[in-house]
Amino acid sequence: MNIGDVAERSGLPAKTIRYYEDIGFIRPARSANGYRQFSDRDLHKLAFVGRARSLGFTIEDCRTLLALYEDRGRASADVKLVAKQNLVDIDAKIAGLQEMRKTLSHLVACCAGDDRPDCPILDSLGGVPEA
Amino acid sequence: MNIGDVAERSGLPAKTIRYYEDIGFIRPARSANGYRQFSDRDLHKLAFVGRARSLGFTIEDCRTLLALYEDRGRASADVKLVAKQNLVDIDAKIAGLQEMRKTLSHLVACCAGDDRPDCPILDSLGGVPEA
DNA sequence: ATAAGGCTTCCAGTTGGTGGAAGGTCAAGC
DNA sequence: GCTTGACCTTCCACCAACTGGAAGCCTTAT
Repeated sequence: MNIGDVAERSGLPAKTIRYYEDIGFIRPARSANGYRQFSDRDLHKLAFVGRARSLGFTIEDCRTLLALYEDRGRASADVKLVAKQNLVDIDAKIAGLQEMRKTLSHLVACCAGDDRPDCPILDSLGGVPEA
Repeated sequence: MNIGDVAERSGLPAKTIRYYEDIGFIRPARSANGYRQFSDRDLHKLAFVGRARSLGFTIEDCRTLLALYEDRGRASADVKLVAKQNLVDIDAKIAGLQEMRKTLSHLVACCAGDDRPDCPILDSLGGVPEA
């Protein structure tokens, strides 16, 4: 498979696939003309990383998960630990965003949104500078 | 005020304040020794940006908001628009994270988390590679 | 033969800063 | 008067995780 095929099948841009090779996730063979030749295994691994990334795992998480994925004798507990930590991180991000949302929606609701210069949003952000 | 005072009072690291000068948010005067001299107005603006950033506004949003903040004749509608767009973005981020959370917590719940190599998390991410 | 498209490498830029080196300045203590 | 330490300066490099673009092969179709 050439990079274009793999890109289409994995859903990852070709640029990203080259990047994933750069950082060592895959090591595709090369054909005589210098083109990368991807195996099914490469495709699998790329799709794996794509899904893991979309679930919020970092690249370093993916590296860990890939190693566990490749190690047929790994303990599921190791994987679960990585996943659980990710869950904690996600919860923290959601909580932070909800906090932001609350403050901001309050400000938006208070703002008349007309032609007048009075704006509770800016007042709240800056305090009134010298009246 | 020197940068250290402003850093303490605004809650922003000195490095970040220099960066905000770089990108044109402030233009502090310099004293004879080359040290930045910050006015109260600079402090205000920096605190403003700090609060806006913590509410999820991007640097470019902050630039817009600062311009509106400095324009005594601006319409509150302009500000409200920026804020509302930000709210939409925040909602999208929350929804995405909740989707992730759902998938991931399901996987974590399914995983035995013991010494055995069977792991629904990895299976789901990769599909079983050659049985 | 040529044009379109796919592939290659490499370099630079993105966002929003952060870390560190090398060096000037200032105030206090001995 | 000198040293020590804290504070300030600039500049350059780096973080994640790509993305864009230039310059130049390779392949395929007309």
